[in-house]
Amino acid sequence: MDKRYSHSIESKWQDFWLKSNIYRFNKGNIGKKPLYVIDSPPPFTSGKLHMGHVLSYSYFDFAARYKRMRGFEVLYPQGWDAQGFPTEVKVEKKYGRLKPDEFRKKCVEWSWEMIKRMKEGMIKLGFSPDWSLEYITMLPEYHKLVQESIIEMYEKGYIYRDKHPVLWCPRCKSAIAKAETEEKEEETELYYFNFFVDDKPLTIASTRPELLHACVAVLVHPEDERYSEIIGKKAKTPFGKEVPIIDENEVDKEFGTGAVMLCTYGDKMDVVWQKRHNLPVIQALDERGRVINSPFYDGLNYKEARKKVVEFLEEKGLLVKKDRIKHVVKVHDRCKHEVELLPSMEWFARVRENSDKIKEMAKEIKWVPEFGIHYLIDWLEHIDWDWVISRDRIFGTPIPFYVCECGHYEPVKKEELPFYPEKAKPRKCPKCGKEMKPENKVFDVWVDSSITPLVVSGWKKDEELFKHAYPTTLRPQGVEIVRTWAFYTIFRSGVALTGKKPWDTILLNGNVLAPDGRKMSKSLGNVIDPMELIKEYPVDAIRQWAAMSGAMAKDRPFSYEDIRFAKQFLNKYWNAFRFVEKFMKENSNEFNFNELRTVDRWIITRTSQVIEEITNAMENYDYRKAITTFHHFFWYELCDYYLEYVKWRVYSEGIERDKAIYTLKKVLYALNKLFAPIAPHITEEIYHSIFGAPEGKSIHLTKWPEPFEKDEAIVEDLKVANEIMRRIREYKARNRMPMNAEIEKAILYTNRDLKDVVEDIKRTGKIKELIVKHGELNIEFL
RNA sequence: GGGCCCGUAGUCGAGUUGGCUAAGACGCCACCCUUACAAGGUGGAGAUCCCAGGUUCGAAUCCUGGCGGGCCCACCA
Repeated sequence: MDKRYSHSIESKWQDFWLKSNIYRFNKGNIGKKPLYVIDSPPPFTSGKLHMGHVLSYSYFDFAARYKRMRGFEVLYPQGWDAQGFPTEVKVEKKYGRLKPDEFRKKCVEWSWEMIKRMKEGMIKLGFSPDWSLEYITMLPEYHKLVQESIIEMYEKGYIYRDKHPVLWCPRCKSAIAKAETEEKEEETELYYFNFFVDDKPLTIASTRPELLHACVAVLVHPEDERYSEIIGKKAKTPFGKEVPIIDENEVDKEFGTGAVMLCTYGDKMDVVWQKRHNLPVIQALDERGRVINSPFYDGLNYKEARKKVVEFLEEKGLLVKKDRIKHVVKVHDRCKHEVELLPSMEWFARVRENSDKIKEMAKEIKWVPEFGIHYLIDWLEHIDWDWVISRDRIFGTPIPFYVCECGHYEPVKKEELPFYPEKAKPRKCPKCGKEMKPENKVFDVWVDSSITPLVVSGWKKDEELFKHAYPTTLRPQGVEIVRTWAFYTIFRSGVALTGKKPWDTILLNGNVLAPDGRKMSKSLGNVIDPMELIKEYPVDAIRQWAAMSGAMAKDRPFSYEDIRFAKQFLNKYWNAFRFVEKFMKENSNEFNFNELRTVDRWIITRTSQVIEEITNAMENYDYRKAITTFHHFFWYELCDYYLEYVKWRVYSEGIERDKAIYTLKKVLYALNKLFAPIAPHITEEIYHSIFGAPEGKSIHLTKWPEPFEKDEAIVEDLKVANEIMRRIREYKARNRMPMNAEIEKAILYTNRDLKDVVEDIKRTGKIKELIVKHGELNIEFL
């Protein structure tokens, strides 16, 4: 063995694993071995792995490696979530504006490069997916599955097309996503003006009087005494239009006058309320932000229109007062123009009316930790409208539909998939006979990623595999995307497409914060790059850090203390094996448990207990427990005591030596396997260099250890013996003696029968004469 | 405003079906090169378990109410 454990050892095994393909999923084992299917997260192809990836991916890599050793056939794919807005931004920055198909080509190119980088990082971190099972959401085969899944959902009645308000930038003349908006606080006027109910004035307050023409209702709180008798009546707007007065719980009684005019659309609450109360929509602005459908101010922008309307109200004597208030407006992040809500034709999936089914299915899944399900249930109970699955983007999966100006729409034939609008065959509308248009929009990226459990288990591709591999076993993911990834997956893969839960278990991890407890962010300059970390710490130390961070869906600061400790542990581990190396290579006799010395039976018993504890922890995804149990046992029992007890024997000759070597082999061989899922490199190295594994064999394909014989009474005896050893060391330390200094004579008092352990104590402590007397535990040095 | 999580040495944290002297790590102090390991060993100092009540023979743990922190969602027309 080398004197030190090094990076070159780790990369040597990474190469070996890749070349020997040991993680390949073997379909031939279906029916022979139980399956363990991981619906592993496809990372967004940003090109950079971050500490969150390291944490989360380490968890299910532990699971994969452990389950393989438990005799499961593990299906562990690696996907890539390649499509989406951030890529478009990067590509546009680099190449400027291009034609859609050229632009898409550049996006694909760029994504391949990012995938390459991330894949290298994953290999360096020792992850063990089957790389032949890679899937990439931007590829035609993946598009086909997404499109097929949506057409199937359409046929089952889950998908529809309708007018829906979207965030719109009037300056860029484009729909934008919520993520592309910024908030800006500004001062504005709050106008108070009168509507009339039965000729009595009703004052309402609004910051946007220019939308008055698109007012479709007045809302008041049901428990507001000021308005209790007018609920259900009609209110007349200053333009003479009659609108209903409706009670609505979410109206704030304290703001303004407590009466809200609902316009389509002033802000997001207008959208919610309009849908909730089934009100008509009057489009107030066109795509350039100019007023339409108004009595006398069409064509003006909102500022000019506002002035006109306020003048009108003043002239009519309807303006009561105005206040200056501060409020927040959304602006487009790139042009800083104020964002409007405009109705637009979009595609929808019916999540609202299926929320109970989604909830029921979520309850069939095991959530680790259990409270994780609250995030989903809470979300389900507050869904305001259906999922808008369409986007006006380019780098996305095309929506496989034809639409006609008469309003009719129908899906592409399944044999024509994957569908791309620029290559679409012409089609006549069966309703009006006109030429239909292929839809140009693309899907929201969550549409892509919400069928991953289907994709990995062979849906529509390999019926035999699918039958066995779905539902999948494990979905690992971050807690912050329960409301998106988990929710959409349960809805699509589960409720809508198969009727079966997508996974048995969902394992949630939290985020990695910076060591200072704040979020890692470029602007704070506290980002830790795993690829930098890897230069300073062995991968097996980084993976121990991940295990120590705990599987809870809880944010946790990154800890240099933990990772340093992990590195030191590897050093301790390495040196312990260097100590036993020469003995391990000797042929030794076999012994029965009862023939062994007490200390041998003790360490075997303790190892058995540790095997049970760690197995149990691994089963429950409690990696923190598994790793800390291992650390403590290995360092503070095995190294601190057993390896010391055994020295006098291994450096002499005879049967007691053979027993020690037999025990060391048995115990260390098992322990090295226990450590293998978390520290795959060092354990592989030791498996080969110490235990003489055959060429081409891997520890990761060996059997997980079973507990050995146990004699639990001995554990108590050794607690006494270890305490005596501790006191001997203390005595030597206090007297400034080296640990190997000899002691002439000592008297050991104990109530237990320590049998042959007395000899081990005497030899290990280098006491020439040790007298044992009955009495309270103590040792006197003479 | 709603929901969830959390509060234990200087720091990070285990322990929370109520029951030994409240683990362990990092850091700190003192000592020790000892044929695996100074990236080690031995010893030591350091905690009103956020606060206040309650239940109990007994509370870090259970209940109630505060205070403090974090996350997610919503948000003023």
